[in-house]
Amino acid sequence: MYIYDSVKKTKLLFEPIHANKASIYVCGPTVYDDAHLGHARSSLAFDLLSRTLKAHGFQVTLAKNFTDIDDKIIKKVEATGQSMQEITSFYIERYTQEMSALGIQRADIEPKATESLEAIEAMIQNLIDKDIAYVISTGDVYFDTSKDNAYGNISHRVADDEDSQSRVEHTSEKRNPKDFALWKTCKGEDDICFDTAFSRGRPGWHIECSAMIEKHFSGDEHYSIDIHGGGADLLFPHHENEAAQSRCATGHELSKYWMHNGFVQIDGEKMSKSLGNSFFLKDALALYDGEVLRYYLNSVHYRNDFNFSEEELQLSKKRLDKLYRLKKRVSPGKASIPNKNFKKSLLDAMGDDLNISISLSLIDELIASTNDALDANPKDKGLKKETLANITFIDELLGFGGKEPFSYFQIGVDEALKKQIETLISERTKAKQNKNFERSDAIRDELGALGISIMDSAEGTLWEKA
RNA sequence: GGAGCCAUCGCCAAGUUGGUAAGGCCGUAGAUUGCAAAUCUGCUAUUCACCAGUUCGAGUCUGGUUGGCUCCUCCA
Repeated sequence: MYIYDSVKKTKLLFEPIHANKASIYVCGPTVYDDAHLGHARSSLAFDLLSRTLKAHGFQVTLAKNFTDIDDKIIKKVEATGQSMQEITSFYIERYTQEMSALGIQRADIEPKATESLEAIEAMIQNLIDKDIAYVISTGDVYFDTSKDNAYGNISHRVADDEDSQSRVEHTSEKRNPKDFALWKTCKGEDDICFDTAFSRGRPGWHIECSAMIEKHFSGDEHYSIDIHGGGADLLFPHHENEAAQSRCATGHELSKYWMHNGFVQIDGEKMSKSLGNSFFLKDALALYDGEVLRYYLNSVHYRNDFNFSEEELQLSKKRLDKLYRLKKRVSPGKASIPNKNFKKSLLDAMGDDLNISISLSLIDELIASTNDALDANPKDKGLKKETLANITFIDELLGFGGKEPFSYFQIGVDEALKKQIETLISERTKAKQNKNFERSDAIRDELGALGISIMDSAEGTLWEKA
């Protein structure tokens, strides 16, 4: 299993801290608004990673956090009058549902900042005790970047004189321009505040992840976890700062490998809330099936930027349809075991830094060759069972193809329409038997007007929703 | 201004250690079909933004040019 390490900038053999185990921590969302396609892509990328590692025999522990303490959440509290709890639990719930619609397996650990305050305080106190962090007159706590001689190793950003931590409010009390806040003091009564030894306030963004990782993973004397993941935009400053805090607090590196996913773009520009070009997942899921969206968003290698277009999404659907048509051909039945060569090829492809393109082409080839064999010998039971097993394996590894194939083609068709379709088809069959082709073609047109396409097969007339 | 990523057929998109360009969509010819659809088969980049270099040999390495994107502010 090879993965690309975005800090070392090279593909590396995955050699975990503990044999046959893989600990992964992915930066999750700040829960103050709906998730967009970018969040989906990140989740999807690491879902694929987790599935692939499992398929390669690793025992995976995946953690994905929810940042539920943040300035933006506080702003929303002020704007809506709802409590922080109400807001965060609402968006956590929605996020979870949407990710589940995309076939994303839930993380084994889903830590929240609000549930990790003790760990956060302990880590900050640890850094203060070592004089790596310092408290200023307001009660804010800063991380002294000059105390960490490895600072910059993650993002490879050369030290500069500019204040690169502007997320932190400017203060003359900072020791170095690059120092960043670990803890922010409450400003008003309404702020979300927690008591600590150093001041009443709330944690900074970066420290949350570091503390949660220490809380949930033990690692070894060199690293806390195997893989740390997130969007490419988190490399700096977020991951740089996380790494620095953890390094100074624990005496070892935070993560053995770092992986970053590329962006979803709209018209060639990064999708982001500040640009106002977000395509929210809830809207996308209202228009498209979650499985199709999954296939589409995963069809480009996770490290590349992904330019979203609806036409391309339709093409993905066509490709997925072919898999389900084959599944229809071999259903119903009992799965045997997957074809050895196919399984190995697919594992090899995914084991090469999640080469999804090769994987999808292997599946297309499997579909073509199986259809071909089935054309020659439609009653090949052994092949049918093996094909079913192959598709089950695809579903396990890549997360699509798991639906019942007939219902897949009937998404959005209600019982009444279904009945109507079946009536029309049986009428058409009779017309065809009587060689009344004018009538049968008219019925086909009628079905087409309903958005239904039909195909005559040896097993009778099958239909699909377009 | 500083740092980095990317540029492959009409469209999407693979291509680690340099060795002579996967796959999908579209198009097209055929098999099959009452006709379609579905399915299968054949064809479809002497060429990888451009220029120069290293090499027996480069999409793959080096330097430069052009174009696009990202980070340096919240961001997946």
